[in-house]
Order: sequence, then C-alpha cells, then structure tokens
Amino acid sequence: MEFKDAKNKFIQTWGALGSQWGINKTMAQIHALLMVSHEAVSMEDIMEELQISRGNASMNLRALMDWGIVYKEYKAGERREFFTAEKDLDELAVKISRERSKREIKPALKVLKEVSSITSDNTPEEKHFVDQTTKLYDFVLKADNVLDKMTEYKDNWLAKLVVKIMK
Amino acid sequence: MEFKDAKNKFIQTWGALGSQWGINKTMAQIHALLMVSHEAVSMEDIMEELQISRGNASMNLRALMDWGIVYKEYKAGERREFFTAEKDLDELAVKISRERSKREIKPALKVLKEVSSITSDNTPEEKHFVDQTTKLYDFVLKADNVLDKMTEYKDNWLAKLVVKIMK
DNA sequence: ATAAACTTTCATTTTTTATTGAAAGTTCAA
DNA sequence: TTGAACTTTCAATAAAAAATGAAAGTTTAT
Repeated sequence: MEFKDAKNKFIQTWGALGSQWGINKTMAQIHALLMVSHEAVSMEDIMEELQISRGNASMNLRALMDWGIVYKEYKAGERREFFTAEKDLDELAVKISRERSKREIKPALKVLKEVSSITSDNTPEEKHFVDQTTKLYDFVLKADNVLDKMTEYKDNWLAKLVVKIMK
Repeated sequence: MEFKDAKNKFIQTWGALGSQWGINKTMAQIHALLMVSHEAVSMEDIMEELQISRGNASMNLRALMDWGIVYKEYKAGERREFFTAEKDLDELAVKISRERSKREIKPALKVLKEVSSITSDNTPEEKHFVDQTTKLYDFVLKADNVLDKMTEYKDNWLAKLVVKIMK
C-alpha cells in the first residue's frame, strides 16, 4: 500500500470509529490527520486534505481544543495558526475519559440518584424500580471512580493495569 | 417525585446517554424500560409506553436481542411474546464490551495493522506515520485485551478491579 | 389446510445531525 | 486607524440516521 492510501485509510477508519462512539466524523478525522502529521498543520491544509469547508474545520478544531486534545501553535513570522494533536496516547486516553465523565457520566449519575430516591409506595413495581436504579447508580459511580483513578496513574496506567489484572 | 415521572425521567436520560455513545435512542429507551420493569413486557406495551411504531419496536428489540441483552419470554397460554432485559449489571457490562469489541475494535485493529505495515520510504513524514500508527495499534490491542480479561472475571470484576487498582 | 393472531420487513417519510459559505469579527503590521 | 490576512459565527442547506406503517411473513389452534 502507498503511504498516501494508508494515511487516507487511517483517517477514514478513525472517522468511522468516532461516529460509532458518538463523536462526529469530521472531528475524528481532523484528529486522525493531526495525529499522524509530523508537524503542525494549518487550517487551510486541513480543509484541503479532508475536503471540508472553512466553517466546518473551524468548528471542529474548536471542539477538539475544548476537549484538550488539539493545540494551537504559532510559527515565527507566520500570521496563520497551526494545529497539532496530543500524540501521547496515555495522555489522550486520560483527557477523553475526563471529558466524557464530566459531560455525560456525572449528569447521568445526578439523574440516577434523583430517580432512585423517590419515596416508594412499595408496590412491587416501585420497589423494583428503586432497587434497580440504586444498583445502577452504584455501578456507574464505581465505574466512574475507576476511570478517575486510572487517570491518576497518567503515564502508562494501561500497562500497569494489564500487569495487575492478568497476573 | 412521582414514580411515573421518575420512570419517565430515567428512560429519557438513558436514551440520551445512549445517543451520546452511538446507540440509537429508542434502543436505549427500550432497554431502560425493560431494566426497570419487574416483569416481562409485551411489544404492544412497549409501543404504548414509548409512543413508538410497531416497526421501530420490532427492529430495536431485535437489535437488543442480537446484543444479547434482551430476551424473549413466553407465557403459558399467551400467544404473544414478552421481553425482559438482562438485569445483572456485571453481565450487562460484559456483553456490551464483547459486542463493541467484536463490532468496532477488532475491525479497527485490522486496519491499524494494515496501514502501519506500509513499506516506508523513510521520509520523516512516513516514518512518523508508521511510528504513530504502530503505537496506536499496540495501545488499542492492549486496551482490548484488558476488556477481554475483565469479561473473564464475569462476576464482580468491577469490584475486584477497584480493589486492585485503588490499593 | 385455514385463518386468526401476531411479528418482521422495507420503501417512504420524518427527524436529527452535520456542513456549507457568506458575512461579521479579530488581529496585526504599517 | 486602516486594511489585509486571517478566523469565527450562524442561518440555510444537505446528508445521515431513525421512524413509520402497510404489506408480507410466520406461527398456532382448530
């Protein structure tokens, strides 16, 4: 396979994977492109390479920066801005976990706590509801804490985890 | 809060969370409904409660059964079918991990391996591409193996994991 | 073998989500 | 302070995904 084809295939695949995980395709593609670029890329070049509009590029770059996984870079004597991706995979995983926890898991926990706290009439139906949502709350909370702990390891948590869990 | 409202809020929240994770809203809602129902529910009742069409209900129930997290149940003397959800959360997590691994991670690994194996001309650009995709392959493979190992614990893996990791 | 009772399929429609691109905004050098 | 060089915004449009519902299919009791 040619380098150009390989690069393209990687970007497409990463984009598709993103969609399946609730991240928009272009955002994932831009990230993929930056991940495999050995130097910072201008917005113009991103537009060109992914065949997307200026607005689209701008909005998704902004989103990626909000996630903390893409950075702006300034080059001496250049007016325009260049972009690079977080390339350290441990760091990337940590940032993604933290963001998803903050944006999705935490709000879900709030709701779970709320709905599991209704004062039940103790019909079997209501008892089961309270029981099940309480269990779910505990489970999600625990899972979220694991994620949180993992991010404390930061460097190489995954390798360490593998060692522990596979022992 | 009233039971009815709590139930509804739970279903809506679960549905929204599903969308954010690339699972369609109705599918997540049906699952939520079945999770908190103390007994099996007919398709008719699912349609009624979620205000969805027969076709939609049928297709999403089928998908949930393909995922192995919803089961058909037959009641003596009843022609129609009833549905229940997997309510054991450890089991649920295991099944979801396995499916997502099979459907998404494995194919992605295949592509990563492929694109990281191009015979590089050794331009800095190509070297960086090969290097980065190789790292990504290793990382994803490791993460997938962790998931896989976790499913072997099956019961209570999460609790055990918490103990290990937080020690 | 038939028909009632039910479920599934899939072409069409609706809804949701993402993209475009022109206009507005910003920054910087002179 | 102006204007060239760039970026961001957002209403309009396009694309993608999900839902509908009528027709086709299946199962079961008789």
